[in-house]
Amino acid sequence: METGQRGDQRTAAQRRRTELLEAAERVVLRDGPEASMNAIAAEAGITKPILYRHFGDKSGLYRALAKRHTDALLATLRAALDSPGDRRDRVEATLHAYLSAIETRPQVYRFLMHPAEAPSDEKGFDVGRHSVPLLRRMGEDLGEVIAERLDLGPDTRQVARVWGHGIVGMMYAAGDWWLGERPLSRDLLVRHLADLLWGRLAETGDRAGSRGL
Amino acid sequence: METGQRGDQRTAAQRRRTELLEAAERVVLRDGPEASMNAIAAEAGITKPILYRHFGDKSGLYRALAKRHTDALLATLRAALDSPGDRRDRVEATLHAYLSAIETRPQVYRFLMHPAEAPSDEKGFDVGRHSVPLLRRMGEDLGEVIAERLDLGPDTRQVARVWGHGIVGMMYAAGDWWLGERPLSRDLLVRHLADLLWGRLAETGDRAGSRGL
DNA sequence: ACATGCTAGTTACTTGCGGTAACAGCAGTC
DNA sequence: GACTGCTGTTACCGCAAGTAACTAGCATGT
Repeated sequence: METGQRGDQRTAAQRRRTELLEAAERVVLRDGPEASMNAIAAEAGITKPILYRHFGDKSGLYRALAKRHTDALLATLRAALDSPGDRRDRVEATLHAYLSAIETRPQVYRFLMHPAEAPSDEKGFDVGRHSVPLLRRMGEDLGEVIAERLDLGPDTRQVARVWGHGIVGMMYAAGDWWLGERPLSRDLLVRHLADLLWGRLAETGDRAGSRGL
Repeated sequence: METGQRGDQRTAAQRRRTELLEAAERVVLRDGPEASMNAIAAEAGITKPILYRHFGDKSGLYRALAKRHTDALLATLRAALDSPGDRRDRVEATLHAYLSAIETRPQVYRFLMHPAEAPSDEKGFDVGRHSVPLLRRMGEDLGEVIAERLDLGPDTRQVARVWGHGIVGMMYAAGDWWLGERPLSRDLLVRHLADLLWGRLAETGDRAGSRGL
């Protein structure tokens, strides 16, 4: 909000900024996150120093880029969390929303989560570190929702935060694995995860002859 | 033949390799994962090309470095999974083992998981991409254990893998958040996570006046 | 009209890193 | 002694991040 008012002037720099972000996005989605600042600048039809004026450094650019998608994804999840039905329905809807998001735009997902690893390039290695912000924000958000809606005793807030981060992590790791191998349908994955959350781990009996989990 | 001398000759390269790895570890733990190959070589008392002869490229070195710790951590977790007591005890023991590991050696943990983010340097940015291997391996391992010990119906193996990755992700994200903020004791964290796994989410009633989770 | 200042843009550079040639000494081995 | 193989070196390439210094337009205040 430190933008000087000035009406139309105000948006001039802002608009340019989003133009640059869109160009950057195009390049990142095409070349992967190891895209050079030069390449991004070229795509935007300008040269490096301007990028630096707008975003400070590469990290700043990437953060700005990540923020857009993070915000969008969080909004989607929030909506799913408010969907109709009983609790289990809502949980499944949220899982579906997340998995569907990463499934339909894996490029974006890879950028947000582990920005290295080019598709056809096996030796992928490089830059990044945006996953933490996204994961954290999702965890905190979910924690808040849980704290709002559930009564978990005296330290509800604390428990809710733990659960928020835990559930998000579950969703994240399972989703990441699933996206890589696709060994089952999304429906099934959602059902199994919801089962896990619904305490089926505790209820299931030991396998005959095993020491028991 | 000369395989005598306890295979000194045979292990000569191997020993050198581990020496280099130890030097690399020292540097990485001191300077963070953005340590340069030059710095690592200097610490080992040699120069770059030798590192490249041994590890191919930087990614190779880091993989080798990561593998040692990953193997160690996995062994620890396996042991915890075999600890005495009932299932809940074992689950809690495993969570404790993991959290204790990341708590006592956060530097190593940061390197394995998100190799950027220098301690005092907020704008941290750089290299890495080892988290996936560790997370995946933990998930697969846990999935195997679950499949061995639980009977989850016709497609036990699939469900077990989903759960393995899910639980590991839960542990990971909650642990990562906890390590950063430390808002509660490890004991409590473990209990809350175990509660979550034990289906308390499903059992808990809605908060009065809320739409319900 | 003129200097002034602001903003978007440029070229050309420095620094530092990953990675590689090419070469040097020094085992042992036929 | 010549051959091979290992460990080590110096000196370089290419490339990407980031910066300094300058230029062109375009509004102003007096």
